[in-house]
Amino acid sequence: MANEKKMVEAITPMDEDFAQWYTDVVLKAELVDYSSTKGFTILRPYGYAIWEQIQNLLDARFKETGHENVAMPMLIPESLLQKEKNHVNGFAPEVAWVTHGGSEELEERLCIRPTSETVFCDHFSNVLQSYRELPLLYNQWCSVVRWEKTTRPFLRTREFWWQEGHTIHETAEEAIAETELMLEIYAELCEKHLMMPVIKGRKTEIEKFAGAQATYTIEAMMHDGKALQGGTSHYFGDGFSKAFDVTFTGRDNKLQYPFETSWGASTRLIGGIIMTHGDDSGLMLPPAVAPIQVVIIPVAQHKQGVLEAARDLKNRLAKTARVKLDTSDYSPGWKFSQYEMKGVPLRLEIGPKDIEQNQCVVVRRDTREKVIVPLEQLEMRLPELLQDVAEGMYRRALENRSNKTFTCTTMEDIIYTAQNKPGFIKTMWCGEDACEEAMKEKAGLTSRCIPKEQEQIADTCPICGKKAKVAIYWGKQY
RNA sequence: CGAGGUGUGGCGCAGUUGGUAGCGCGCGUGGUUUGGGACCAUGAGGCCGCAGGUUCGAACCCUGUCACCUCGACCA
Repeated sequence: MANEKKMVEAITPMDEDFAQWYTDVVLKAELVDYSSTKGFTILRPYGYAIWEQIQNLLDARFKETGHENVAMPMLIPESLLQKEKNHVNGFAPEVAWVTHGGSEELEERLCIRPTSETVFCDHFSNVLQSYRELPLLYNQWCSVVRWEKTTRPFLRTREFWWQEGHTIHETAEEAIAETELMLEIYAELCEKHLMMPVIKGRKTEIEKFAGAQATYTIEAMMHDGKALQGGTSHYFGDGFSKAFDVTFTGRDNKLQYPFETSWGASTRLIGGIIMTHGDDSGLMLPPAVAPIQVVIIPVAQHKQGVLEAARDLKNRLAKTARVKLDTSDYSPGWKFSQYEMKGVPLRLEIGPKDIEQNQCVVVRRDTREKVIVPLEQLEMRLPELLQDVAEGMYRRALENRSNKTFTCTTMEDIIYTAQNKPGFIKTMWCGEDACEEAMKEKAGLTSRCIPKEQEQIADTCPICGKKAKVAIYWGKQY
C-alpha cells in the first residue's frame, strides 16, 4: 500500500535504465521542462538558480582575471560566417537560418549564432588600432543555437546557455597562457565547487574545435562511465585574425595580427552534476551551487511554538547559508522525499521534542546520516557539515572514476574492455589520425583527451604497433 | 538521416467482438493529521495527436500526416 504510493513518483533506478533515471531526475527535480519547440527546453526556476550559482562563481573568476562582459548580436550574416573555412565547415551542418524580416525575404540570410568567434573577430577588426589596447579580454553570457538531430535536457539541446570568452593578444605566448589559465579556471570550478574530478588535457586533431590550432578540455566521468566535456579552451593562433583581417600597429610600427583564444562552459555542466552525483533518490547538489543549501522542515508544525522556532532559525541562519523554510501543509515525510529529490545538501528537522531540548536534527543528503545539533551551535556546525557533504561527494565521484578507468596495452584488451566495462581506457598512442579512426571502428571509442599529466604506459601504440608518442584517454561521450 | 516504439484529463495508464470514456496519482474545498512520500468527505477537469476514409455508429478498423521517446551516425 505504502509501496504503491511510492511507485507513483518513484525515480527509475539507475542500474535499471540510466537514461530514464536521468530524465526522471531532471523532470521531477523541476530543473527543466520541454517546450513546444522541438529540442528546446525551458530552464525552470530551480534549474536556472543552479545555473546562476555557476555563473556567479565563474563570472567572479573572469573579472578577477581581468575580463569584461559584453553582449554581441545573436544573428550573423552568412558572409561573415564564411570567412574562416574550417570554422564554417565545422558548424554549417547545424546552424539555423533567418531568411525573412517580417514578410520580406532578406538579401542575405542570417545565421543564429552557434558560437560567436566570427562576430567577435569582425568587431575586433573594427576597433583594434594599436598594441597599446591589447589584450582585449571579452566574455559574454548568452545562449546559442545548434540544430542537433537528437536532444536531451542539458546534455544536448538545440539552444543552450553558456558563456563564451573571446580574447586577442599581442603575442602567441600570451594567448597560449590565456588558454591555459581559462582551462584552469574551469577545472577549479569543477573540482572545488561542483565536486567533479576532471582530467585536464588537449584534444586530438580530429576532436579539436573547428578552426582552432589547439583545443584544451576538461573531461569528467559520469556515474555510468561515460565522459562529459565540462569546458573547453581554444587557442586559435592568428588564423582567425588573418581571415577577418584583424590588425594592429605593433611596437615596431608594423601592422600585425593578434593571437586569439576562445573558451566556453555551458548549462551542460548541470547535466554533469546530475550524472556525477545523483542517486536513486534523485539529485544531489554540491553545496557551492545548491540554490537551497539547508531546508528547514518543521515537524508537527501546528503545535504550539514549532513554527515560531523554525522561523527564528531561518532568520538566524540566513547569514550562514542559503536556507529555505518549508511551512507548506505537506507531511514531513513528503517533504523529506521532495528535498532529497531536489538534491538539497542538508535537511534540518525541528519539532516539539527538539524544542524541549534546545536542539535540532540535521540530515545529510549524501549519507542520510542524522546529526543532533544544539541550536546555539548551528552557525558553526552547518558550514562544517556542508563541507563534509561536499568532500564526500568528491570522494565518491573520484572513486567511481578510479574504478572505471582501465589501462590497456593491447588491442584485444582494449576491445574486450570497451565491450564489457564502461569507463575510460588509457593507452599509449602514436599520434596518427588513422589509429584514432581505427579505435572508433574496432572498439567504438573516441579520444577524450591527451592528459596534461603524462605517463609512460608502454613504448608502442597498441593500434599500429609503432612507437608511441603520448598517453591518451578513450571513452564514450555524452 | 537510418531502425524500432508510443500518442486517451496535468502525470501514469485501462478501454473486451466497433455502441459515444474510466482508474490511480496530482489539483480545488472542508475537516482530522504531522519524526520517512497521512487520512476521510466532496468537487473540477477529456475536440481520445491531427486530417481523411469505411460504417447506422470509430478511442478501437483503413490511409495519410505530425509530434515525442529509445537505439545508431553528428555535437558544448
